[in-house]
Amino acid sequence: MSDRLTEAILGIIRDRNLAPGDAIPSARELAKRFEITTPTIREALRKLEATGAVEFRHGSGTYVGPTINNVVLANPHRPPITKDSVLQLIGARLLIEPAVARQAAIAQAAPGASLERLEAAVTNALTPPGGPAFALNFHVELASASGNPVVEELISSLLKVRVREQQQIRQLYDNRTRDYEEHRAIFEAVQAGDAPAAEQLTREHLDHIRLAIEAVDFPELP
Amino acid sequence: MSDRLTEAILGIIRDRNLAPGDAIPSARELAKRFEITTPTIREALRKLEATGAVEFRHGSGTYVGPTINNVVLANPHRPPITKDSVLQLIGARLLIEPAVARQAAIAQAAPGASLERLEAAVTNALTPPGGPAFALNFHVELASASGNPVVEELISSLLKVRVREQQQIRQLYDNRTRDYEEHRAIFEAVQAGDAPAAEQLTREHLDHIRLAIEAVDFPELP
DNA sequence: TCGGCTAAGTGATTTAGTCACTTTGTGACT
DNA sequence: AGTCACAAAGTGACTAAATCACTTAGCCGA
Repeated sequence: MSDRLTEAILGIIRDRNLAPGDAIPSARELAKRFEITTPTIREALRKLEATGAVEFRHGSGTYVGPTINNVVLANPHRPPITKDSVLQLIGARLLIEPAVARQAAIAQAAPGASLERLEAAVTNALTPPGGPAFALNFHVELASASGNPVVEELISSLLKVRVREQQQIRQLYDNRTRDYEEHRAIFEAVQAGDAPAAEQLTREHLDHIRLAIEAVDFPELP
Repeated sequence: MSDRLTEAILGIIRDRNLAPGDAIPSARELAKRFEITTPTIREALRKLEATGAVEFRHGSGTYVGPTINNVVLANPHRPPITKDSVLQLIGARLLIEPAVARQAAIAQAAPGASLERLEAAVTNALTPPGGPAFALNFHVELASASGNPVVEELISSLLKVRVREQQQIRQLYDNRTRDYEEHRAIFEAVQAGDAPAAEQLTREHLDHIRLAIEAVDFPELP
């Protein structure tokens, strides 16, 4: 069945050392190579698309996706979020991120460690959307600073779940100024290598967010 | 395109309150309902299959999958694991699981909390494969005992990555007796509500695993 | 040099049909 | 009455040959 095909396509990508953004052979060509028809190859490609391993660009081609090397993924087919599910998400982050911040403070001392991106993410929160490097997210960069790419993926995935609705929720309670100050405090603790402070500040920061969400009357989402 | 279809299919599943294991309409019927052709509907179903939202059973039908409500997923299209990637996984678990154990010890006091499954998972490790309830995994059950389903998904996903190869690795270094004893110690700390002990014991347990993996000469995997 | 246009390549989808597998129910046999 | 073999219906798996829609790049003329 088409499971073999997905493996074969991934094999091509690996054999050729293709990186995210590189083009892969067209559907027609793949069909010819594997001696099957295009609908079948498309099914295999769709499976890969669902996990972010490849991307379609209509009229242009098929390309290697950004998350092809991910260990974990945000489920793209999640049900609509509820107040409970958002609180569960925050609860999970509350469990994980303090330890992440602690680790980031420890790893900061390592040779070659750089907190540039983390600092950029702090100031970034105040710049208007669409600005340069707006994609930088403080919590993801913090996880990145911990030095473990799997941890970064985990945090990144938790933040990707239903981004659109979550952004709407943020607009209801979000306090950009407070966020900025708390992010900066965490950043400084990490920079100073003060692991206990980084851990505690992160815990408090997320707890503030949790309380804000709990207080909000949950709106009906479109 | 087929993105609308996946949403529509998920809509059907939700409208009818279908649970994992329930059958969904056949591909032909869905094609008729949406006034499109079967290859197109199959593409949409393949995308859902890739994320575990649906399952195909040849000749029988299509069914709702087990992970349809998951927030995060283990990437089914992962590249072959290496020693480094296994160590990264353990590193991530070392960051997360101690806090999970701590939370489990705290949550244990909550009304309605039950450690039955966790205890079963402890003894389970010694029973031969294929025994009853062999599916219970201590670390997943520990995460479940923390009371946060998202945390359980995270741990479960981390353990699902390339299960087959990981199991082969375990055979090389695994010390079932030591694992059993350490699991039991963690269980008892959780049961006693001793959060610091649960946290510390979990940290030590995972560190033992990490050291064992580091010591092993990594084999060529099939 | 610049702008618009054409043509080739690609993904998106259709149509019509065949093959393979599972399940179920029927009927004959015990 | 009970059980087994077999046939039929329903379903997924895949093929084959086209057509439409979109993107890109290159060409041509102004």
